[in-house]
Amino acid sequence: MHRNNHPGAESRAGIADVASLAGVSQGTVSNVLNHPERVAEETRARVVRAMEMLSYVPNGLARSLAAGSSSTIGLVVTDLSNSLFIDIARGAERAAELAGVDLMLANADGRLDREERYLGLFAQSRFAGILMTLNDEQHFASIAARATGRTPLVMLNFNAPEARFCSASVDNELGGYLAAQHLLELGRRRLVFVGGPDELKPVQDRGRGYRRALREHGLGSVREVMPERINRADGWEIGLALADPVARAEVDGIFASSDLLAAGIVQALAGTVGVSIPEDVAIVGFDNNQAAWDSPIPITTVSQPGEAVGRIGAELVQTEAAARSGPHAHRSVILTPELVVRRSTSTVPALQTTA
Amino acid sequence: MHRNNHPGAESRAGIADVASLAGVSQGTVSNVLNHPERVAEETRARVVRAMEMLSYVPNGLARSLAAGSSSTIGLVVTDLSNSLFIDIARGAERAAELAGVDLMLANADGRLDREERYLGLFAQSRFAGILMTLNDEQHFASIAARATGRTPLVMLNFNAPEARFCSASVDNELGGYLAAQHLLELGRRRLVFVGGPDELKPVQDRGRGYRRALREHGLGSVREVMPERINRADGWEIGLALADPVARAEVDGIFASSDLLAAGIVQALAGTVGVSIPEDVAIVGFDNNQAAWDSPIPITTVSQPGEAVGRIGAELVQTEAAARSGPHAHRSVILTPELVVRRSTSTVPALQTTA
DNA sequence: GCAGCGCATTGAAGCGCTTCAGGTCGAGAC
DNA sequence: GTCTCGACCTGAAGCGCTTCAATGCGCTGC
Repeated sequence: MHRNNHPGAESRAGIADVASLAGVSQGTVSNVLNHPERVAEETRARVVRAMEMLSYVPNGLARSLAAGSSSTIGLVVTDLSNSLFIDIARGAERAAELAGVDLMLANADGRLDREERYLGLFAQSRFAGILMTLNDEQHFASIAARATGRTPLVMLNFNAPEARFCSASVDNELGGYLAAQHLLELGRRRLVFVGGPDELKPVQDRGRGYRRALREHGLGSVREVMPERINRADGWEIGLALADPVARAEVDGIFASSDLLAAGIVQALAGTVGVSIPEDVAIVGFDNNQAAWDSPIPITTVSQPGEAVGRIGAELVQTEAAARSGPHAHRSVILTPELVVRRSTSTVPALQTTA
Repeated sequence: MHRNNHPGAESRAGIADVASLAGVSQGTVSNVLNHPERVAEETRARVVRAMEMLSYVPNGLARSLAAGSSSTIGLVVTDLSNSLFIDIARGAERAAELAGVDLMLANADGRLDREERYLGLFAQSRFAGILMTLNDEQHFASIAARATGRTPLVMLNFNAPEARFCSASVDNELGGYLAAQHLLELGRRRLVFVGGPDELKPVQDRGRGYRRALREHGLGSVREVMPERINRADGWEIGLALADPVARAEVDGIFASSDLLAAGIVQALAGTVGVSIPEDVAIVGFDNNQAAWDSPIPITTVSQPGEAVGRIGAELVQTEAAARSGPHAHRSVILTPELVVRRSTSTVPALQTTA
């Protein structure tokens, strides 16, 4: 490896260049960066001036390598097109900022291989800690298996066993319960639950809560639909399939396990002649996605406190990182979801503000 | 600095541990990682086995430091809650993946100081290159001033001067022209342009294109509104203000310089008694955001090829990075926007698929 | 039987920083 | 005048890798 000497590309200034220009030792320059209080004011000023003259940019790689630690944490997110994850990212970023650490994001875009690849990248980058959103047991198992355990790893949106990981998640069972209770309080009795694939643990939990509410009202869950995926297109198809039962008054309430699903259903149903929402059928979604308040008919939903999940996750990972050299008791924080009533279940909704 | 020896935390395995377990030298282990073809198959297998036994995770910091280069590129995004930027990120990621490099994201969340901070972080991390989305001249100036010029920096969504940077952007002037032309072809003559603050260059360009189309039809731009910001809430207010003129048939077409703006306007207008869209007033937005196809009345818009911007940006930054040791001619690629007709301007829209 | 060759491997010199044991110097204490 | 002490600063030893000149060594060719 030899220095690149092509014209106009004098090699980047290093700490040694700064030191000699300022007439001090490397150690002093380093102290200016890391322990300014140890350096006499006059010397410090001289060094800073030298840095500016050379437009010196410290090499973070060498810094972290030598110091044996970095102050960056990573967040691997399942899919940025779901606004829940953006909320989580925002929360994590704010917490990181308050703590004075940096946060880098990676978007798996719904692909498991990408998730694992980014996890590896973050681990190799020796980040102080890693945050990752998780969706199902199986997925958790595969991630947990490959976790070396050297970099603190905190699970978001998934209630991981405290024996191994910290995690921050939402009480999905309660959310499902709240949704069902709302429909029941509106007098709806002919309900449909639109769930999702078995592997999606949060969705299963929502279903459990829903059924519990039904039982408490002496009802059994009659109709349940389990689509392969839970995005808008699936909702659309389900909506089309439900148009008939709704028109025949066999169905008067729908709980969809995601807002995307609910938005698709609303889109399909609202376009169907003779079906009016919420009169003929009331619909509740889950997540409080953009999709919910942005829908033609704003959708009642169970709000996941995404920002809080992100914030708490970031706090947990930093606590764990700080305890690196000692024992650490993992904590799994479970947050409470909240019902947000909108037009899809109520003809007199609360005044709706945007944002 | 001394090794941490608390129980259960044997220090992480290093290349030396792998080497001695496999009975080879460090150099050979390194070759297994970086130049497998130089190592005899049998040796390679032995080394790989040793790595697995020690669950060895290479230290990326040391790797990049020693190699003098990293294969990660960074993308600083203005605001993830705008789906255009998610498209850009997706495009950049795909291109990066194809090229076998990694992509880390940072979300400035609309704050300039965050953008600069992340830019610095990426530069210190000695990423192979940096992509960043940019919105206005002033902003560009401040970023350009601080650019050290050592790490390739490509501007996205902003047509930067080729003398200094590569960039990938969209022809906003043409987009504005297309929008206006569409309204004019529909026979609308009493048009309103809803622009944005002076600093938003793209928005200014859209206005220029809009006015050019009007001139070509022998019209002058009579009504123009210039809100402070261009989000949904502003659109809502403008919509309320326009309800009256629309009801009095003084306005029959609106071109809003962003979909968020347009969505707000539609929301306000659609709620107004007696105003029907597109009969009374046709509305065109810009960006092809989620907000546009998700609106109560899907909004005709000018589609920005976000994925292409991201993809081309990633390609440009890699080209520039590859040319690090030689001269490099910056390129600024300008992409063509496309009109997407939806219900807000047409009573017989093309079949609308989701996603 | 020996020069010559190419393949597989080694060993040590860095990469740009942080850290820390020591060194220097001036001031205050006696 | 000497001793001590604290405030500053220096110098060199790593951090965990990559790289590359140098070293073996089993072959081929004559």
